[in-house]
Amino acid sequence: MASELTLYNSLTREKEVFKPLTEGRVGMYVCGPTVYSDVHLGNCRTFVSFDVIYRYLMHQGFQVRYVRNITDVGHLEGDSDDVDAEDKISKKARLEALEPMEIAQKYANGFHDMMRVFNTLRPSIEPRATGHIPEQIKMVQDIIDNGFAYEVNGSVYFDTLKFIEQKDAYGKLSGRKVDELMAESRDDLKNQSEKKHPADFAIWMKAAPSHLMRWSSPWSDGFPGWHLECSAMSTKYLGETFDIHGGGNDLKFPHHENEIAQNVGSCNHAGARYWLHTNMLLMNGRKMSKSDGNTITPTQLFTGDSPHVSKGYSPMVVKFFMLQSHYRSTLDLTNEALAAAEKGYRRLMEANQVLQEMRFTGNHQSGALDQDINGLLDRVTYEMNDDFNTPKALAVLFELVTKINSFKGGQLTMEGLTPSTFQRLQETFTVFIQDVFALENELVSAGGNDEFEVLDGVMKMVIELRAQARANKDWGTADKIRDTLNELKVVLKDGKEGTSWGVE
RNA sequence: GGUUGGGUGGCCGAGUGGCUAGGCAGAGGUCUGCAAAACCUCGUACGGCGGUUCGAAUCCGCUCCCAACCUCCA
Repeated sequence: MASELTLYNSLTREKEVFKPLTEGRVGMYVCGPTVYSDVHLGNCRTFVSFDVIYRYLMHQGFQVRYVRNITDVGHLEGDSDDVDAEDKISKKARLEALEPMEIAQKYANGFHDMMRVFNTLRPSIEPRATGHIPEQIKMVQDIIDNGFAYEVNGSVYFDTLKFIEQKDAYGKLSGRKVDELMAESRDDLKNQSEKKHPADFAIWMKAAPSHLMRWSSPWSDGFPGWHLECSAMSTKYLGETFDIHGGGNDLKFPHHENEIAQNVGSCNHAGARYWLHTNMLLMNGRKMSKSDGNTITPTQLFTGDSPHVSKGYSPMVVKFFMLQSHYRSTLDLTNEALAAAEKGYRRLMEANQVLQEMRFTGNHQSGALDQDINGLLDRVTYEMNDDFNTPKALAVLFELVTKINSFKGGQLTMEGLTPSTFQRLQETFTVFIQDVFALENELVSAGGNDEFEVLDGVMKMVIELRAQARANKDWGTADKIRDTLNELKVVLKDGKEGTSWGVE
């Protein structure tokens, strides 16, 4: 069941075989957060999705340069091209009485902490918009030189109408109808706007006197427009043409559409060849919205401090929950679904523990079982190659979980299984759970290793005492041990080869 | 209103012309001193109405509903 890596390209709306520009290497750019407030849970889903994509690409042997930016300037509140609009970071700085850079650092730190909690890898390069002002100024100049931008009172606007007329590259990604964009009357513009056409957008903005973040440029003391940083930084680190560009679905328009326009407008290359977009995270069937209370922060979700959940769900449970749906589908967060994910996560992790401690007991003959298991193992990769289908890959792992538990429980023997297939089973679980999905085992790691060693030793003694009581048919003592532990949320599991324990 | 993507069993969620998705919950059974865990078996499903087809949840048309974007947002 060999298969090629195929991915859904938003640009063509089709699944395409992935062929990198340079054999064996992948350049991937993902739009990172604007660091003006705590990271949104939906944001976490996007970055968890791309982390798995990054990890899977590396697992497939690609050398990946993963660039994920931090936007710390240019992103405006309200009408993005209104000269009076306030920068998100600046506004927050004013509200919290901090320097803009303090705001950016504070929320970037929070973002990084959360990414660590979700056990995601750091990108290869994490460039900041404020660290790339010269690059952005140069790109503005290039766009002006190519005739696709104009200056008004120190601000520079992208000439979308002219771009549409001369280049057949606008509206493709988002499905916007260019005719309709062009038909929009200039009368629609408010009188105070400097733009020639409603579809034009700022690439450099002159800063109002009160504006805190400002840099000198050929046009004015000002700051770069939102969209521009991604075009400039992706070009700098990945080149004028690169492989993959990712981001949330809501960024398709205008952000990504304008990014493409800037890339083509400055150097006549469209940038990314494959566009990947993650879908939205809903809660109780509706979009998360602060205004009507339908929202939850990652921290609230972990602690259970929210009316939307009956208890806290650990980061790995939340991550597993996310991976049980495809990144291109909306995902509905409900208390019930999380509770189900928690059980599923535990079942998977416990089976993996069992598997890694299991010893081969087969007869070294290759039979139907060998074929069966190898077929399932092939399928894990096959499903991941199909546009990173994590829910299907997990479904296959669960089919293998049943086999693993059956080996342990004695319902199935390893007859007909070869040692190499058994070893492959162990390796595949390790690779996908640890390296690709990066699900940490929270069942045993809580409290640190030293504490765990002590606790495990104590538990082994308690289990031994109970075993003796049971051997003596002293059911009262045996049950008292079990029930008391249960009250402490410690669960004993009697198996064929002894008793194991876990924390509920 | 325009653009994009959806509506699948009690819940979440894959799939996409004939072949069990999977997880959780539920029912019955095996195991067990009793339980739990594990294993086996089972049920109700593809929003509605038409059409194409030997056959449609899957394709086409119409219709209803939901979400996102078009305005800050992953």
